[in-house]
Amino acid sequence: MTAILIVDDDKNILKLLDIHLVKQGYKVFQAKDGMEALEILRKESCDLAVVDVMMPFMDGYTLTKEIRNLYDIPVILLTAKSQIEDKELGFQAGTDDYLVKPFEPKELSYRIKALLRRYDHQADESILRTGNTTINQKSYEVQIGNRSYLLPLKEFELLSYLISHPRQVFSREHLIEQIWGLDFQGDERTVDVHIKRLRQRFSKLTDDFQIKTVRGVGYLLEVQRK
Amino acid sequence: MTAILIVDDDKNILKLLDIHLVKQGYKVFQAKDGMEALEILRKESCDLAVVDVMMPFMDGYTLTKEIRNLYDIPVILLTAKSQIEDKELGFQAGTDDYLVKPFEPKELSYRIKALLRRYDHQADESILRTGNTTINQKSYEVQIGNRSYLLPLKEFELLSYLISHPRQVFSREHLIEQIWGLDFQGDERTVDVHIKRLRQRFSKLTDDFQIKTVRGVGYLLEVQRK
DNA sequence: TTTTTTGTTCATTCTCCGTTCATATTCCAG
DNA sequence: CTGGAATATGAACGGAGAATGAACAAAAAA
Repeated sequence: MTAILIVDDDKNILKLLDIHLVKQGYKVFQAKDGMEALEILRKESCDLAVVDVMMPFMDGYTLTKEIRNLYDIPVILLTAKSQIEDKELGFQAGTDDYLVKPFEPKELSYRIKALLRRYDHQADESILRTGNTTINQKSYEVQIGNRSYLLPLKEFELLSYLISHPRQVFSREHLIEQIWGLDFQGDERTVDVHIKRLRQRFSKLTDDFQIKTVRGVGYLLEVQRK
Repeated sequence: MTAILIVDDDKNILKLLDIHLVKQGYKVFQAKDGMEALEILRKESCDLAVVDVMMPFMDGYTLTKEIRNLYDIPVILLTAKSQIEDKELGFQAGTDDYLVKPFEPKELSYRIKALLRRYDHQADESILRTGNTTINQKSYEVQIGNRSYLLPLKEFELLSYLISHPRQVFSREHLIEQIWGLDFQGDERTVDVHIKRLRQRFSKLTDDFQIKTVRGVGYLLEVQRK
């Protein structure tokens, strides 16, 4: 379940936000100031923080900086209308978004959704997509359209690596280091063979991607631009 | 320079946004409807799009979907206060942010900055640009518009070197030393052939750059002044 | 066990592309 | 205008690197 930390010195606002967010299906942690917020973050795992700017002891900007230093979660800053000039400060601190008070709870929801999706996108490495092709790193399956294929390990790892760094050339040496490990003793040409097999396996199945050769350098995976 | 596409059927708003964004140092393209927007995107390379929701022919959501299918740029949707219910639709289409009209230009600026920074994050340092042309030193690819070309190694290295020192003459000797290395034994005329190949490859593809001959001295790359 | 799959090596074939060379064209000094 | 020097261009070659097919050992599945 997605957990959200809300930080505000006004208990009424905390309560309002809590009700609204819980209704949306989030797990909510409340903090009345910066120190409490950091304490919660230390103990619990939160996916996003909503932080008020005006707070005693530690203002929202400072807290945001602190959070961003320690954790990789998005932060939404709440600012009063009069402080609109200060927004730049907030962004400079690495905030991902802000909201001007008073705001509709609905607006907050949308922002939260959008930010979470953005972060999930980057965080969820277990599924790779390009066009019609999906690579599921948990099941070691490659899906094209509605058919799915189970690849041999090395082939899968190779494709997986290439597809997660599209349009980038890798030398055989690099690929072996990444996929086989530093201690691999064998021949670099092994890569060639797996590339060959990937190519003949997929060339007539999809044009979502293509493995190209850069003579004298290595291989790269080209994704289809639509 | 960062280029922003603004799409709105209201000419006054277009003009206002244009003035504001140009003042901020952006290059601005204007489109009065979806079709025009897509046309511009096809021809020019834009880094971000600002799209009004209410437009004739093609609404902002549809346009956004279309843009996101074709290009990898963030989109900011502009919605009227009354349409706040529709926001979800916009996000579902893959929009990166939205703004409720009327908004302060400053607010737009901040959003743009934030989004661009987020996207730049993914962008790479090993990229050379001039006009519509992008040289990706990681993929050994040259992109012109939205088509990309994989060059032979030496041609790529030569172009790469020239384009990173535009308007500067280099002797064949110098180029050989830089690209082939000090130990190259061959004929200086080799450079000529690669220059020839670059020229015939790109002369009809783009006028972003041009390789010129300085008789008795060497070659230089001229970039298009806009 | 037998059978199949998978990872690697090896030998052969093939192809690309960097280079050279021969010829045509352009430039400019005189 | 003209001849000689520099550059452009077309063509061809040769070799290095890549593709490919086959073979084999090891592991997994039957």
